[in-house]
Amino acid sequence: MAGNSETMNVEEARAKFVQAWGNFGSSWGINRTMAQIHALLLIAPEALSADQVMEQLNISRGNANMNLRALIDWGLVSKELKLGERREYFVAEKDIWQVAKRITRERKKRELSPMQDFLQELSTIGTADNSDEAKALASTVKDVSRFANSADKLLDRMMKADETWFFKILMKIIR
Amino acid sequence: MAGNSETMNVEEARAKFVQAWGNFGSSWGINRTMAQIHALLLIAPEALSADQVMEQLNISRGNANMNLRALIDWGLVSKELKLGERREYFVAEKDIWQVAKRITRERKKRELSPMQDFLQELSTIGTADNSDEAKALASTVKDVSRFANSADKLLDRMMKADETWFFKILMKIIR
DNA sequence: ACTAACTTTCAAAAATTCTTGAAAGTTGTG
DNA sequence: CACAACTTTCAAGAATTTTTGAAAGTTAGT
Repeated sequence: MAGNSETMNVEEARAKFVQAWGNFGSSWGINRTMAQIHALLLIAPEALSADQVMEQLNISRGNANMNLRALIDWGLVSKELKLGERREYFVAEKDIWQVAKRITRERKKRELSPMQDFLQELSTIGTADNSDEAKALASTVKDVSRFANSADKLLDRMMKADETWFFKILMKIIR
Repeated sequence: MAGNSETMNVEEARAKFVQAWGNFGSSWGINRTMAQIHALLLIAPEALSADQVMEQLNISRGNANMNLRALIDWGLVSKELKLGERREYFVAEKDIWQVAKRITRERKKRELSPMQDFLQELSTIGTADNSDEAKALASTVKDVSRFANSADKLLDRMMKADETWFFKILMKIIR
């Protein structure tokens, strides 16, 4: 009851965080609800049940289940069983560096790899054709390939590293 | 007429490239048509008019116009005027490193900055509250902030650099 | 084997995003 | 100014994505 009218109260702040994370997620190709559930679990001091998630976000059971599943798939959330209870509880990975690595791993797998495979396939384009079209295509494919391969390597390295390494590199780069 | 049946022919390859770039874009929050137009211009040996884009992608005038405009906004495409012609032609920035930098700049502006501002605002949360909820929130906000600020610095540095610098750093990091 | 307590699925509905095309706006030229 | 040649806008329709909720499926306990 001791809400402070000058600074934000905690409930308000929590709601805003969930909301903002949802928007952020959706501009990154992650659906809004999935991101909101993730946010909710990130700031939850305790594991939450599906029903608590449904209630707090005002979403249906099916929706909650589906998105919790997706979060588990991404490795961002895990199930937690409380002894003597049938119900499943969910916790989010709280280490932001781990979160970043897991998101990177998934997106790399889903987006970068298919692109690389595809560029590889395209590079087998017949060398018989000497048209400007063929040349422009070959050149673009080569450039994009080179770039994608570099990004791939960089990300792999990053995912093997720990946070300390990351900050060290960052410092070097930033000078 | 000299199509080679064993390797892909150029028209086929071009169409596939456009298609793939469209899919790739849409998993990155860029609409499919915008990405397809971008692909089409990337592999075009010459500037294309809006009508050529419409025809090649089979899209309406309004759609072509709107997405060309968006690409110009992002700095990925520019108008080219041919002397003595009324019609506008469009060319894509062909340097992939420039393309990457411009996409980074736009997304940083549209997504990362608002998030940073928001986290900043949230960090002013009342210190009066000592609940677990408040502590968990504050801790998450702090971690995410720190991470976002690092990413921000890294991206800024990258955008000021040139491709040579990028590859040098990459080599160092990858060992 | 049966039941109660949950979880998962999925077809239909809702919400959101994208596309169309015709009308309105702009601009260079005679 | 009037016209022709383009470009831009935008409301309505189409397509896609997300959400719902009820039914089906699962599992632990008795």
